[in-house]
Amino acid sequence: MSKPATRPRRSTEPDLAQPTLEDVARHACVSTATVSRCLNTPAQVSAETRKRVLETVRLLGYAPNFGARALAAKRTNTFGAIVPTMENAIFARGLQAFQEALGHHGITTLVASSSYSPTLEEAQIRTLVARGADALLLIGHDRTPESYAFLEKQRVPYVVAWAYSGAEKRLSIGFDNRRAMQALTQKVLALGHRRLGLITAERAGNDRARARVDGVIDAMQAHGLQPDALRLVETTYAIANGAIAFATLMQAKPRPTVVLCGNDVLAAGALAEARKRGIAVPDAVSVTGFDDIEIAEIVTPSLTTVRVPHRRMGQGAAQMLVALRNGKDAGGSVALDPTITMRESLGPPPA
Amino acid sequence: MSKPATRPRRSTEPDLAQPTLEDVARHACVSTATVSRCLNTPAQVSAETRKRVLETVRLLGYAPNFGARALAAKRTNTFGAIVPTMENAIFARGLQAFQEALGHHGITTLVASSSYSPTLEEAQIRTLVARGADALLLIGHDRTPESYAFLEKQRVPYVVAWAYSGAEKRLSIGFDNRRAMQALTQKVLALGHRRLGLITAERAGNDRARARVDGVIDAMQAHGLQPDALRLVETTYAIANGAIAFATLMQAKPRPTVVLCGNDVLAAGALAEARKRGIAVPDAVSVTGFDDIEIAEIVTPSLTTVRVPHRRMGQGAAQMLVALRNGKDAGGSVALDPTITMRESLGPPPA
DNA sequence: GGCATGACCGTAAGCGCTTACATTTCGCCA
DNA sequence: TGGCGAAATGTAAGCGCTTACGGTCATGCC
Repeated sequence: MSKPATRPRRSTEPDLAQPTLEDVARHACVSTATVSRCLNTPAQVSAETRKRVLETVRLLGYAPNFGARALAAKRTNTFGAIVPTMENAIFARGLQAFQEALGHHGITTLVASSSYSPTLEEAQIRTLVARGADALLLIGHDRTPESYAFLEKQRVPYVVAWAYSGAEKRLSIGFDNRRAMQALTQKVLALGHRRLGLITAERAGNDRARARVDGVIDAMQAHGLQPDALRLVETTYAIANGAIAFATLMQAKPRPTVVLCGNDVLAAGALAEARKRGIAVPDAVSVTGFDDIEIAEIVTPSLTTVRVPHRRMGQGAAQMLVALRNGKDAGGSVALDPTITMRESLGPPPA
Repeated sequence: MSKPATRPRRSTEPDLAQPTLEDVARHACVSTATVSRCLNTPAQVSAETRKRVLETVRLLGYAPNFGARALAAKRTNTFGAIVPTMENAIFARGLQAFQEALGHHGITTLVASSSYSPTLEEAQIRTLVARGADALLLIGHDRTPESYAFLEKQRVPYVVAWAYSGAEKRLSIGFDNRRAMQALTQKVLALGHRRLGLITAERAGNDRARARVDGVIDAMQAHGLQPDALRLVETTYAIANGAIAFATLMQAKPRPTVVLCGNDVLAAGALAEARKRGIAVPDAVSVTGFDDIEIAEIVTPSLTTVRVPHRRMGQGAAQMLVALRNGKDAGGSVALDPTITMRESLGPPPA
């Protein structure tokens, strides 16, 4: 009577059902504990047993049930990453590096995208945490207070990437968007440009976009330029919108001699529009981008832009999160240096 | 003795720990079953009790544990998608549509990428299934026999997208890559081209790439052209490789008058190389792509390519999988029609 | 030869949830 | 008023895994 009659829940065709740890154990004539150890801490099992068990695993096509594993181990070996968009290459390279780095630690990456919406991002954070993400990679500092509160309460380690600012005390890895854009603007001004156009991505909920605009203004001030020397158009992320914004700027009078863009995608749209309108770049007007994604090199003319250390951010973030997850010290925020890639789209202003 | 002393595993700070179903039950003075019912089948609970329970849920900030839920319910409401790459936009739009469609059904999408490797893909399939994916979206027909065997054995519903072939009996939604490329080649031949270059992605493990090459050959045969009129270069997926391959083709003598590319990424590389070498496109040599991703429109000259119904494939695949998961009929494979987008990069051969 | 020492392995308790089945409650009709 | 079926709720058995704890040997040392 010590073992009550069990209700058979199992499929009636045991042969076709997913094999379980127990099946493997039975076939290999060991206990479930040993099988589990073979899979998780192989060093604790003798070579002979291990071989036999792994053989059986392969034979039965056994795959551990994730839910059960997470439930028992209270750890999923899954990290989450929430990026604003996956529609273009901006975060692709960094994410790739992140995933690769985590892969070396046996960690799976779950990717979600927030469509640049803090509200949506908050929902994604909750979803990923409920799904057991051990740690999270987030982009930029801007998000709802509830998001941060939730993360703290749940004690989920996270790191902010693609942005670095000495002012924020939370862990981050990235570069100073403001300084980077300031440096680029400086080069532009040094070439003699005095009337600037700026196409920025939406700034609400996007600290990187804001910082880049601020960088432009910083540089202008340093050069003693008045704010009205800058024409600013804010639009959402898409090639087509870059084109529209460029058209708008070209109607201003006097016309800007250079159009700075908050990212390469908008810049690509601007270049396409320039070509459509027969405006020579950079002879009639210069254009610059930001990010240095692949298209920067293949558009005509090729794009002068800010090269961002995508891969190093991804790898670095992975390292930091692994350390945190293991209860170790992540070593503090990291500031990386972006550089400016000079190509054809930037030249001196027309005479 | 019926109940042995329990080992306390629980956190020593109950206040900070995640609340469990049991906590909610205790606070609301009901059984765990009732709480569970409130969350999953509210109709089975009296309005009064339901209100009290949901109140408690909010109060405690309870969030169900995904692993436990999956384990007990044997269903995760999670579908998986494995695409060859996320590095560029090729699958982005389709994936986006897939995710959106599933979202309407309360289903989360897990995305993984196989880097065009069947072996890696097999591992990804196992991972996703182990993670409880209720159904899978796969790209193309080519994969290891073990992958298919595994899927059948585990009885995981799946659908193959981005490819359709009457010959395969497995469920798929997509278009006929071979016929599409044949149609494009026909246009090329109709313009008078007789010496063709073809840059293809690696064909091993990639039925779409093979089908596209076959399509070119079909069209050539229909025109009575000998096979040696085609120069073929196979390379891996990357802009830079497209450039190298183009350079190779340009050294052939006699030189091809048109370079067909297996996809837009390779074509973008080819165009960049042409520009670098001062080869006018399409005056000196024509170039075509395949996929019609965003860059096709912004490169110079803009790219003549095959427009693929990305979004409809994503949505259709989602619908089919939901039906299958619910034990309903998915309605059979779907063949969609790609169309040819004529732009600037294709013209008649030089005189 | 006796005994401490590891290396290896088995036993079994839970992880937090769903759900089959048992039990209670309640409305309603004869 | 008694009885009966439906509705509401409780009870408790697992889901498949990890891991603390304890047992069993062969080994090495005095």
